[in-house]
Amino acid sequence: MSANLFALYRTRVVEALARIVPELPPEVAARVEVTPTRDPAHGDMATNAALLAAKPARRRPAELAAELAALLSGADGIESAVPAGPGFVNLTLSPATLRAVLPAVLAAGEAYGDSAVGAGIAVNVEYVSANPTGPMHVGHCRGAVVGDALANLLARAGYAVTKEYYVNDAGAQVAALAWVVYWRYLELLGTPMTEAEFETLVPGGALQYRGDYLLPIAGILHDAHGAGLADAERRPLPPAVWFERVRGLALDSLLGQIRDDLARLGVRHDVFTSESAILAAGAADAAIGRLDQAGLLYEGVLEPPKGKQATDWEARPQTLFRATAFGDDVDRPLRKADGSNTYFANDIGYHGDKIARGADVLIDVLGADHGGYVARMRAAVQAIAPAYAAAGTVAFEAVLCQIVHVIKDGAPMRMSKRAGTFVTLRDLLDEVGRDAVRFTMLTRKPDAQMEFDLDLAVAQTRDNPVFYVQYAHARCRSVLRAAAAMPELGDLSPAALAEAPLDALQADAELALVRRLGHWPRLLEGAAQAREPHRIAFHLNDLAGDFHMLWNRGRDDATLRFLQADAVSATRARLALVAATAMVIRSGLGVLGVTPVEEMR
RNA sequence: GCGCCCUUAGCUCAGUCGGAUAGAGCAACAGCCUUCUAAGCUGUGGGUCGGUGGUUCGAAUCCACCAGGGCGCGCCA
Repeated sequence: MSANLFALYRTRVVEALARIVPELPPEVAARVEVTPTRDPAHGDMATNAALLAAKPARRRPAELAAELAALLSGADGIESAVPAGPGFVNLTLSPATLRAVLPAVLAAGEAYGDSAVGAGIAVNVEYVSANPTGPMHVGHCRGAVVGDALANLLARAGYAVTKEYYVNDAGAQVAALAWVVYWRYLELLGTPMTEAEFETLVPGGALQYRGDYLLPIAGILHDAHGAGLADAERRPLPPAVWFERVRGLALDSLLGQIRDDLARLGVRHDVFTSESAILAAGAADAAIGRLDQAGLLYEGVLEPPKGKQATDWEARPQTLFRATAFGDDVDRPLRKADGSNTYFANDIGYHGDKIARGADVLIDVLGADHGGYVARMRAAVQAIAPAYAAAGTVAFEAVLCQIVHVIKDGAPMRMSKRAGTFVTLRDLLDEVGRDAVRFTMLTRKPDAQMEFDLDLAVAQTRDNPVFYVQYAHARCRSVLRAAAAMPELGDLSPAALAEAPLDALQADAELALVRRLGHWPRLLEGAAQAREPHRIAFHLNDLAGDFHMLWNRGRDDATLRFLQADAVSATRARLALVAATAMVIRSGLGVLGVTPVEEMR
């Protein structure tokens, strides 16, 4: 039997519908849904089959629903099927069918609910990709958590997932970084030069990245080279002497910090791809060549941008990619005024590289400030896919993560990189811990702005979902530990509990929990297909709610308590329920990257 | 000016490729501690789903326009 009850009964419904309406078009059959009911009074599941079939069959929905219900009433495991509302058919499963969810969970363990919808599809999820010019802050953190959970989720749905980090180590920002670090180094040596004087040497004429976090790097530079990177008067040497060393050391150091931050956050990428390595391998030029061969490049002049001060605007011909042929608003430049590649050109090369490595689907998890970038990248991926992919097409998807506002003591914390008051990821982790950061970041759709309430994230109360879900798991484990100390209950291994008779599970609160466990496979698959890991977080919150409710019922009604020494069979049935609940919570927390704690003390 | 995202209860947010009476927590109000953990529980009240039209058997969901908030708009990454 399929572990996914909804998928199973969907096929039954479609078969039954095909007998009533043999000429049903396949595209209509494909839209048939069997969904959990919102109202328990409507049974366990409902289908819209009759509503969909009514039009092509030229029949009244209610009439079809009645026939469908009659046909399904005899079906295996269905206790009743009744037409309802405008043409739904509500299905109520037999208690035995419902309870059979428990042995299914116990047998599969944390793999319960895993799906094969993604089988044979390689997905590359690129996330974080913070520039190695400073420490990670909360803005990066959301993308890190969302990308990581999304990648985990897709893996559970059968996709072959690569978690990737793109290291932007080739651009002007990294050059600027090297100049600042070098200046800090000179300062450390006690250079007689003034900062203003030094800045006249800097390309662009000004130092960037003034944060204190660069001071230790200057220190490392000093440890490694002593005064050897300056002249005898502690004044700068030509860049040819020091630039590559300083740049390399700064990059290593900052990337090391980022990796360390990510490790603390529990994020681990499979692949770190270096932009400079990609460029050195000629990926960008190769991609540009492919676009040229395909006739998608031309020399042209763009309109000046609207709504922005166009004071320094100068119309000039440049190499443009015909992005408008693939749905973008304007064609996009690939070369700067000095003839070097734009970032976009390099990024096309990088995406080509990901495709060449075998990805069928590219997912970029980006900050909201990259929203304007999506259309052109999608256009570029479509344009180069025929040259890079065996199948000739590659899907490009972007998940945009909106701004996170950190709230403390009820007031938003101002964040400014320039003023050095932004909240670093490390500060956030120190303040609230990994689990709270990860779970909280996933309790909101990524494409909506979110407020991160520091006080709530650490609160040990009902309204903190992290706590609430972890507490439910801890309670389950606590019950199982207590049961293990009762020898009269016999073998309590999952395999043994999977064989336990379950007839004793009769109470509404018990069956509600069983139902919720039965929803898990459908939810996991749907969340993966929609690329929405936050659904997992909400489902776990609901599941925890069902469990806590049952637990609390035991307070008023002693017959509902899990452990009863004088009712061994009923206790074993309830332990099957508790063990299955713990497994699903653990499984879901695994997707989110949150620890399933054993106890809350 | 143009493009993308968002707008659901006093607050923070869900809402399943359109489905039945739009849900949860907090806050408010009324109760509940000798308990397998009160770090909690039970119940009550609370909605013009930003607005106006449209498509549909059916719209919070799709489309158009409008309002408000966010992000972006060649030679940054």
